[in-house]
Amino acid sequence: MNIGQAAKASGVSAKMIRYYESIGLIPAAGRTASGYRVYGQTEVQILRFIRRARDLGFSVEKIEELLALWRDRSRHSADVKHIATTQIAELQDRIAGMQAMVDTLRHLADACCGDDRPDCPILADLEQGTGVTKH
Amino acid sequence: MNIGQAAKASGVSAKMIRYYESIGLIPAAGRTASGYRVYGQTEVQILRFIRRARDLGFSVEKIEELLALWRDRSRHSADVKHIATTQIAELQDRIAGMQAMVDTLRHLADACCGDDRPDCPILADLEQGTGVTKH
DNA sequence: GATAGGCCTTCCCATCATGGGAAGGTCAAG
DNA sequence: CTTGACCTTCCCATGATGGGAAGGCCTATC
Repeated sequence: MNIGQAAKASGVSAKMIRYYESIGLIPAAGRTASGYRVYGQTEVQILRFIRRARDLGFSVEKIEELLALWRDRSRHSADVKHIATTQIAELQDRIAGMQAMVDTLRHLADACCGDDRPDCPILADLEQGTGVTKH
Repeated sequence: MNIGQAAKASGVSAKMIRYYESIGLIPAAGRTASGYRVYGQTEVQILRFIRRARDLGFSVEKIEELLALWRDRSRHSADVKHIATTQIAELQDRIAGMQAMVDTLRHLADACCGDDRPDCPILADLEQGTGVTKH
């Protein structure tokens, strides 16, 4: 299988497959005599694993750990769970930060009449930069 | 006022002030004879505006629009409100995406006993890459 | 007036994961 | 043998930010 076919089969772009190889996330693929990378089902499965982990928001660094645990048949599921719960916590932190932005923006937008007059509490808030949101 | 003082007064780092100038988000600051950038209250206020907008998650591109509206005394508040509501929608999209990740991860983590045995539904999910989450 | 150290300047590099594109080689079908 | 679709490597760009080097400036202290 060439890289393009592996890309289609795994959902990881050819560009990213080469990138993952270059940073050592995946082992260097085999090559044909003319230098084309060759992939089999095993490699595609690894790529799908990576793809799925990316979809769950894991960084490449975390994926490296997950792959190591995946390969380690004597792993402790506690280690995997720990990575997952850490990831959950990080995501929730970011969600909370963004939700706070949404709340503030919603508050300001609700206070803005949104017509052709120039008066705008949104700009007023940005202008004074106090961040007062008075929920 | 030198750039360091403007940085402290505005909450925007000196690095970022220079960057914002380089990309044209703010006009080039005045200079002393020896080349130091000089800032006054007006500039600090603009920087605070930018800082606050960044805190609300606006991209530099959006901030450019907001600054233009801010400077335009004949603006329509509807235009400002539109930018804000678009921003709210974008944030909510991203929140929804991350929340979906959290939900999936929570589901998987809950199913993982998290002890010293190797069996782990989290890895199993990544392995098959189906993304089946069965809520 | 000299010296120290704290500020300023520009310039380059790094992040993180991803894509774009150029220049050139390979392969398969017609 | 040509054509077009693929592959290779290499370089550049993203967005917003920080780090750091090399060198100049300013102020306070001696």
